[in-house]
Amino acid sequence: MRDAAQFFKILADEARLKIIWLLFHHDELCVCDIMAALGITQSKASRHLATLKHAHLVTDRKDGLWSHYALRPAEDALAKTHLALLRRSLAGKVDAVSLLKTLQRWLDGKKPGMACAKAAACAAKSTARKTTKRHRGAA
Amino acid sequence: MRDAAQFFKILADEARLKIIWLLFHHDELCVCDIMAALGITQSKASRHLATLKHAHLVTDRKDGLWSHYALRPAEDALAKTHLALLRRSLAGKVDAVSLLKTLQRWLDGKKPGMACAKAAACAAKSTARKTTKRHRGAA
DNA sequence: CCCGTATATTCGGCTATACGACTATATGGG
DNA sequence: CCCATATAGTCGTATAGCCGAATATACGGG
Repeated sequence: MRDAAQFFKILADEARLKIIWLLFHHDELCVCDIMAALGITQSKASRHLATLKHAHLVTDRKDGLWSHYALRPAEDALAKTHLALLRRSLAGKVDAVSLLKTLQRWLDGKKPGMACAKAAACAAKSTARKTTKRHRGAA
Repeated sequence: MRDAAQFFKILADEARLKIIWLLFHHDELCVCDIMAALGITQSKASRHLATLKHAHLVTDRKDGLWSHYALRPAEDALAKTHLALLRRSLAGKVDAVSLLKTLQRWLDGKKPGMACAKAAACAAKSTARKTTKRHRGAA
């Protein structure tokens, strides 16, 4: 039962729940995607992803400068069933749904060659305006 | 999603998981039952029960000196489904099953009608066989 | 090389939580 | 009353977790 408590401890953080939730719907996400969707610092995103990786809930794949994280199929029965239930539970939450949309907006605005930092600045600008005239507007 | 994280935080403790698990199988348990089954101090048992009560996962009923705790039907959908799944998940765990047995042994030995403290201190020692009634007597 | 970028990790501080020991409260019985 | 009991709450401390800032590492391109 100690491992069960340990497992729930991993879920007992809003940022980690959000990351897991986003990874339910996207095969892979890189750190800057997490940062942008959750609106958190790079340090925070990286640390929580490391926690999830250490708990064997996600895997990471290095591709040049980028690290791509993905959900890892749980080997533990308790983890597997609870994660599946979690996905269903969150699907009914308003903030979970809007979080997915925020991520999608970010992914749409992200151009292949564009640096994440610049894209983040751009996204912040377009969020402030309701007339979303996205990207390519870098000074 | 904040409340979901908060809910998992309640589950993220082995002692609280054990208490919940025992309450799945017994309509009511008093604090000394929890102490005996888990092998923890009174202070610890009481504090964890207070935590569970504050999280609206259990209710308490006062009967003279004794406080009887019981699971409270969850009003939140996430809590309800995850608790149901938790019960099924733990049913397959060896230590969960043996914990139930430990509790049963305690409950059986409690019958003779002695104080909880004495029963815990000298489980094998036979003491005063006064014909006092058990504390569950009608009021 | 040197620089800029993406990510990881470390550092120091802050807060939350868990604990044992102790004390307080309430109750029922001589 | 006074005492024993059952439980709740408090206190001080230890530990664990989270955080932003700073720094380190790794990589790719002039």
